[in-house]
Amino acid sequence: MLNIDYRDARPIYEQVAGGIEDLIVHGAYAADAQLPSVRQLASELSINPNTIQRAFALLESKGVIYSVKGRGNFVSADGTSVRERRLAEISMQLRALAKAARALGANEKAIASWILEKEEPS
Amino acid sequence: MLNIDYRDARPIYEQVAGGIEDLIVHGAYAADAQLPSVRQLASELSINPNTIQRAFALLESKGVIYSVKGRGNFVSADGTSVRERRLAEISMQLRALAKAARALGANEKAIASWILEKEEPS
DNA sequence: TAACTGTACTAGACAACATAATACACATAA
DNA sequence: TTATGTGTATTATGTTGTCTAGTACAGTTA
Repeated sequence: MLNIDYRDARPIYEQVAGGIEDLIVHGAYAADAQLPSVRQLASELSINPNTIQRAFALLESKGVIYSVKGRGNFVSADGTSVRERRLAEISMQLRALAKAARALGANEKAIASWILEKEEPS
Repeated sequence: MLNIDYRDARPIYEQVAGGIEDLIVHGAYAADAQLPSVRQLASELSINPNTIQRAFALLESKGVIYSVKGRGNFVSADGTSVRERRLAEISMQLRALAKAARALGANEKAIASWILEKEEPS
């Protein structure tokens, strides 16, 4: 539910944008659903409206949302494709990390076991 | 060979520290081997000595190197363990990414295929 | 001694980030 | 129309991190 971590090195507007993208990706907002307004989000998170605005602008530039002046911000119809883009990014990062591990002499089976391991019950 | 990328978002001192750590991890410097001096590195990379000094201070704080006033900077005896630490970090990141992929509904086999894929010949 | 090391300190420039305060344009419901 | 809630733009200010510059001091070694 949109946590802001002030110890996080990432700027607030990136955290907000990432958090909203997460919500969209995981289905909390359907396509064309209206997002909270700039001022409302700013109030809820105790953040300056300009910072929220910047987060929305970032999401719009990525095609995740679209803005209508006087009405609000809405999830883009292509919002669904965000999932595919996310997975593509993750895939690239996984490949890069696996490559680095191999460069350090890691065993191929060990690498596989790392990601196939079951999650600890929390 | 210690490339500095000014388009990289990471600060220079981090890039320098990371580059030196890479060299150590991949065996370019043995334990207790002497590293280039602050001024020499600064001159070679056309970077302010203070910035190099900061990189060395970072590496020393991580235990990767140790400094001797008047003599120079040397690879820590534990320098070998840097490899293990690196692999541990990579393992953690791999797990986190795999978890994110699963949260997005990615197929377990697909995830495995991503990292086991052969590298493209460059 | 001379020349090399690491280290410390101050000062300044610069950019990114965030806040604050306004102001304007548009949409919608009363 | 009016009032209210939207997005958007602008200017100013303060903080912080990064980097450069210059200087100085302490230790090592040939």
